[in-house]
Amino acid sequence: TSDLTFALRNQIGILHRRERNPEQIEMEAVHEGNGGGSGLVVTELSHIKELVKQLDVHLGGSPDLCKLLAQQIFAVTERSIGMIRSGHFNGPKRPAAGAGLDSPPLSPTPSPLSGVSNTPFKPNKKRKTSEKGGRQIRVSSAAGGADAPADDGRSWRKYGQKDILGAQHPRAYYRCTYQKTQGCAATKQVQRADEDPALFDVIYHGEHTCVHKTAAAAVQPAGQNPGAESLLQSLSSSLTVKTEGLTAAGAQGWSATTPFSFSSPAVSGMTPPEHHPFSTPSTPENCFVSMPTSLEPSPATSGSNHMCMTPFHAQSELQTMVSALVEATSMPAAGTEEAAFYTFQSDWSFDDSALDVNNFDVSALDVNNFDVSVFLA
DNA sequence: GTTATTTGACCCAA
DNA sequence: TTGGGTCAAATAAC
Repeated sequence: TSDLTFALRNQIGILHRRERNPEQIEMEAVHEGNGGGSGLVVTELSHIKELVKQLDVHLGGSPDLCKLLAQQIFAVTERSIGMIRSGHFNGPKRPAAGAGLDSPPLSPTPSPLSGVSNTPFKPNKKRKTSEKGGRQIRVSSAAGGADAPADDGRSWRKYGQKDILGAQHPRAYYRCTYQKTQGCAATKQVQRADEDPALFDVIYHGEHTCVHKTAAAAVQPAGQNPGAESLLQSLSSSLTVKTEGLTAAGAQGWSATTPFSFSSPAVSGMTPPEHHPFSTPSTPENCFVSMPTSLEPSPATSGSNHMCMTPFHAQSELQTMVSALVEATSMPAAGTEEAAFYTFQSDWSFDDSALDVNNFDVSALDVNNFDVSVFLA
């Protein structure tokens, strides 16, 4: 087993070096002008690296877990190769420059179960118009098994549904309820993920110009960063919001210096346990991730929906949230004077080489009301 | 009666 | 010609 461990560690080193291969970066730059982003490939590579890290941690531990990790690495690698071969870089649009995000994006749209899925990458045959300007995020269902994603704080009216070639689930088309009365041009497309029916890919087009806002939307300070608004509203369905311990002037922000991991199997009942942003490592079995449905600053434990997730599922879910948050906050914010920079230092998502990416400006947000929390049962 | 959803038809870029 | 996106009449829900 020591030989095997040594061999695996060697492979890990190779994978790490490959990920930093300048040729790869150059190739992505070549494709940058075609499709608007190489983020997806970087995302997949980051995903691979993360899986390798986990494999590294668990070497010598559970053989089953190592096997699972190896399978996930294989699947993600295959998909990345497929992307490169097809020249398809249909990742979400890179955030605008100027917010310290010039380095590769971190998981703009990671597929939470991408590691679980063995589905090879398929080139997207969508027409060009549908690729322009869309901001894609992946969200969980409102409740486990629900047939729609969690409420994003906006009022939508469904105007169509289509079966999409190669997709297991139809795509639903929504427009803002106030399109006719106020000329609001915001639309969104919702499609259940093939890999996991509990997840939905949501693509937002256009910005809300309507004035009807729910309490969730009202948390966003008026006049600030409207471009990020809809994304933040989408995040509102997945982020726990709390007010204690955060101040706009404080430079401490919140940082997770311990590796992200999950505690032992879920206990009976759905009551959220003690609030703890990050847990100590333990058995990666079932866990619960809080899924509050509102951005209202309320105690984190009230009114939260919970859904059962696998550790990898939950981890990717959080990566999606954070990356969307980063993208949202990187958009130019008008009228903001105080810039507060917070640093994410979570080993599960980023590493030192991507530190620049992890310093993001949250001045556009109500920093008193944002936090990402994980409830473990 | 009003509003939202469903669904087949249509449009049009690829 | 194909297939994604939208329209609009029919239907359902409130």
